[in-house]
Amino acid sequence: MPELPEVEVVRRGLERWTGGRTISTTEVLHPRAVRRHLAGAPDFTARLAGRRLGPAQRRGKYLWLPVEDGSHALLAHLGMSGQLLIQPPGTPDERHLRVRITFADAAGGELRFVDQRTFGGLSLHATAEDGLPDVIAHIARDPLDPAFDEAALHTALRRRRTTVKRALLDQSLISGVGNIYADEALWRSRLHYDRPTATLTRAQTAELVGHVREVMTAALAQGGTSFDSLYVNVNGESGYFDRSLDAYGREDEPCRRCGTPMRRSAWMNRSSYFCPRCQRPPRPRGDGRPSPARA
DNA sequence: ACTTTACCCTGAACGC
DNA sequence: TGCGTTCAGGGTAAAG
Repeated sequence: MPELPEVEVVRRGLERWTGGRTISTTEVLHPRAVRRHLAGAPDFTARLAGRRLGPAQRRGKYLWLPVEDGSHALLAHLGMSGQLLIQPPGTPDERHLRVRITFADAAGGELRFVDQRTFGGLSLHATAEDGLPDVIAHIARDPLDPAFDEAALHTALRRRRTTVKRALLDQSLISGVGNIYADEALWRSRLHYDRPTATLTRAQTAELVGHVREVMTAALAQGGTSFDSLYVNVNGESGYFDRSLDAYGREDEPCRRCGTPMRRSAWMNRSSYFCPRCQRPPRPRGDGRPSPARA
């Protein structure tokens, strides 16, 4: 499932293979793949024809290609199973091909959006002055962004009445984190997923953010090797980083720190993997608010 | 105003 | 063998 590192791998591929190219045609094979483009598929294709693409950008799990002068951008979200592929001319259609974009220089291959579960999609939007597509103005900066504001995150965490894993997955607080890297960062930080964010110290926030950044950087370093020369690849299924995971998917396997069997808990219609010894649950009483002063 | 849940979707893995 | 059920996941609209 593409989280920040996987999306960044795709961004780098797009930067290399689509930067500066001019779109010839766009073909939408499944309407859901452009559902965020409110004016519909015909408008989407018409407005892309003949337009030149700029260097690929990313924030969190979103990526976009500036169009022409940068006043608009072709926005992509991979959802759970989306892939953006550069395919040589004549390559047979993939089973779940949703959108095909061809270029004026056809020899360079075409851009394909392939998405089995159709949770992802493409759309065209106006951009703000900084180039950010308007529809993702609410997405927070991600921890690999030099302008990421850790102090602001800590303030927000202290104010909120929520738990730490929910907060990690909330893209308006910190973007790019999904279920896998959330569990990895929590394990590294020895924090239980149900820990109220209001109880986190500044040092704990700093450690948590540091671990998010570290695990993403490590994954990115390995994801970089998934490229083949003419192929922008999202390795959606396993990826190499699988072997390096310390928490996610390791139910009943020994904690790499203390040897205690790892556990899996049902959590928000998905799973949380954690070490019951290293990551102790919070005391049930706490909602994170300071105790009322006693008379 | 803030927090939580339901929903979208397909295919793999499972149980009977 | 085949059918039905469950699960996986991100983001957002809607509900609480």
